[in-house]
Amino acid sequence: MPRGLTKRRPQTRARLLDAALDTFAEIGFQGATIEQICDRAGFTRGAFYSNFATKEQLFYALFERNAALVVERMEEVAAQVDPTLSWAGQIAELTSSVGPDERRWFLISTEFTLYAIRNPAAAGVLAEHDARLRAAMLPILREMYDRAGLVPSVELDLVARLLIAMREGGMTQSYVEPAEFPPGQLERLFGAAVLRAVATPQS
Amino acid sequence: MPRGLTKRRPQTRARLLDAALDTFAEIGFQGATIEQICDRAGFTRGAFYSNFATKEQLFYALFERNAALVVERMEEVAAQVDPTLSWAGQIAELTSSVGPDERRWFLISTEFTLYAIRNPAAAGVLAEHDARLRAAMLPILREMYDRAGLVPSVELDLVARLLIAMREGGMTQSYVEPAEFPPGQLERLFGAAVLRAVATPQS
DNA sequence: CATATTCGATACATAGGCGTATCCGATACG
DNA sequence: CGTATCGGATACGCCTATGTATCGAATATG
Repeated sequence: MPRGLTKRRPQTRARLLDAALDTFAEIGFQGATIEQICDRAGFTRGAFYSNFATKEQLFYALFERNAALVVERMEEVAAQVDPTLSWAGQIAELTSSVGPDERRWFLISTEFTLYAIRNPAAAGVLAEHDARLRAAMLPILREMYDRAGLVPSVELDLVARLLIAMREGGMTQSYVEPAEFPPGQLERLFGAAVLRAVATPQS
Repeated sequence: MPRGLTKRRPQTRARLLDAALDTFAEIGFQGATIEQICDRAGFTRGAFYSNFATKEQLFYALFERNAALVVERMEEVAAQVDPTLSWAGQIAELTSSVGPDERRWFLISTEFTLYAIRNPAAAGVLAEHDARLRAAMLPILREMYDRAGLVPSVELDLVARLLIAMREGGMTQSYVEPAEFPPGQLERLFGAAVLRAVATPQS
């Protein structure tokens, strides 16, 4: 008479989330079918309805799982970046921290952003994860400015916002014109210069 | 025995495109139904199938019509910007040029971008329109640098890319957190600084 | 004004996705 | 090892979107 969950349940959930990552990236959230996701995961729709009520819930769960991973990785990388590197080098380390799932994650997080703009509830979730990501960047940013003898001319959180905006905008262009700009190039190109643009010498 | 088109045909097309703008912005491209669009336009699906073969074609047509409008407006504004304004002021003028449809257009162009990343054919269309938009910005950027006695340290086209990247990234954050950042604020905040970041004094 | 053609409305057939109810194998637990 | 719950598979009915074929009204042309 156990009331808890079984050990295989989290496994199925994980497989469904993995399959959703692939499927949403390939076909899009709205376009993807619950059955397509289950097929890819090697289940029938029975498994889905036993774990999620709607495709939206799966979307939320997928976003939250992977967004949390991104924040974790950012925290690790921020703690490990070699502070004697050039600014461009440090920025490169930071922006490479999102990992090898890059393209799929870019597609899905962008689609979740659109979803969030249309759904206030999702917007709250997204805003919180973004805030966590910026918070994870703060220590390294502070150290970079300190070591360079510079003082940011706006709040560090706003600097983080700028970096993220630039990174997302740059990745968009990279993925639309992959021949022109391999992913990551634009961000490295501008990251360091932009940081310097919002700083003045220490008095 | 005329083989041409009727005068009401472009009108229906326009009404369908207008309805598609609203519907796609509200529900999303993949989520929207052909019938929803026709309803909003005051037609039945018969009108749709008489004008377009697929929803994708309608999407292309909508994107191309409005993207062309954006380029036109950018050309006008770039020619009218008061060159004696501060950089921040001039940037504000430029970035405000996309007009009052802003939010709907942001949603739709972002969704078209996702579509383009998954469909090379659409990527070509998008890349061309982006190139036109950047070209429309070049004269005003050149003049801004000249008047300030600065020389951009990278190609002007790349400066335009940076501005666009920052603008899109900033707008994303604005629309996700509209209470925090009214649309346009982030771009104005950083635009001028960013331009300065990729420039050195004239020798 | 007459007629030919275009264009949008209507009607129909089809397919595919969805949600639920039920069943049976797997798993926890005494 | 036996039993009770869990978890995924199966099967069913429903509904909605789609595309086409046809019809009739609007419109161009002589």
